[in-house]
Amino acid sequence: MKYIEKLRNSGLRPTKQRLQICEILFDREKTFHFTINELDQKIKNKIHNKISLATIYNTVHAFEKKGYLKQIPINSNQTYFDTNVTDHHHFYNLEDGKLIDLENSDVGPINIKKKINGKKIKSIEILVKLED
Amino acid sequence: MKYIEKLRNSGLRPTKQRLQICEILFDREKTFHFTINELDQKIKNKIHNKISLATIYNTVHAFEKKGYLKQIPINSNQTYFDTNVTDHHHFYNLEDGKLIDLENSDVGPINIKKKINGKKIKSIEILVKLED
DNA sequence: TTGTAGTTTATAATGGTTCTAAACAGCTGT
DNA sequence: ACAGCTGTTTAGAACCATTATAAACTACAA
Repeated sequence: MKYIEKLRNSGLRPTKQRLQICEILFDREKTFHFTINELDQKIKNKIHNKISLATIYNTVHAFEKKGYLKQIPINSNQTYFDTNVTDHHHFYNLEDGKLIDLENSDVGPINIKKKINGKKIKSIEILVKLED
Repeated sequence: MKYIEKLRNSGLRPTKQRLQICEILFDREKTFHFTINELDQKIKNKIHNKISLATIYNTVHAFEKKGYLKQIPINSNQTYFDTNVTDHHHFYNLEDGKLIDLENSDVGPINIKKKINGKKIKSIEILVKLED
């Protein structure tokens, strides 16, 4: 299993639940945008044993802390996560609430002219809202 | 009262509560970033009658719908609102959770190269996360 | 003044997320 | 292989921001 080493290297024990969640999250070609609720549904559909909701929360947060997932800054009643942890941006379709990736190369260079004393920029994230 | 006309023109009755909330929100020089909770505290400090929490929610949402407030897209356990409804961006100080305005003129032109069929861009918002 | 539609209010309900504490499972040293 | 430690999973309770409810109230037009 390719995820066993990855988890162990991060100081996370490769439990059955974590490995199953890894497969659902990372065995895919395209970026996966999801809420905990959507992930829970996917898990219910794809695997036969039950994974408790608390474990899903724990795992997603553990993966986020280790840098395998990141939160998408968006106002919604649910928190969105993204398997694409590179620097990139999002289209947000207001009609259906779906997200679409905007790679860094899809956006011209961003020039932040204002500086804040003693602070440095950790990330720059653009949210482009779309309407019909 | 300068807000009476403004409210009436928007189809909102100028009630005592709404006028008091207007003064707290809009009688200031600088942009105000706030959560419902912070607004509730400010109301408790500044006025003597009580305004119910439900009214605060109702009013903020009514003002947002009319375009006098806007939500700031940020992941937090509470929703942030902004009295600056112009097109602009934010610094987000990760250390203390405070927001700082980034005017459009503080950011160079943004070029979104990717297009989505049948969709048009409603807004472009940048969140710049700051660390020490 | 009277009617009505909009508003406020206290309180209950909702729902995503976090906490708890007990059972369980990897892992290391023997 | 076993013991023991510590990390993990789990069901359910708790938490808390937000929304819904429904009754009292109020601005405003007729």
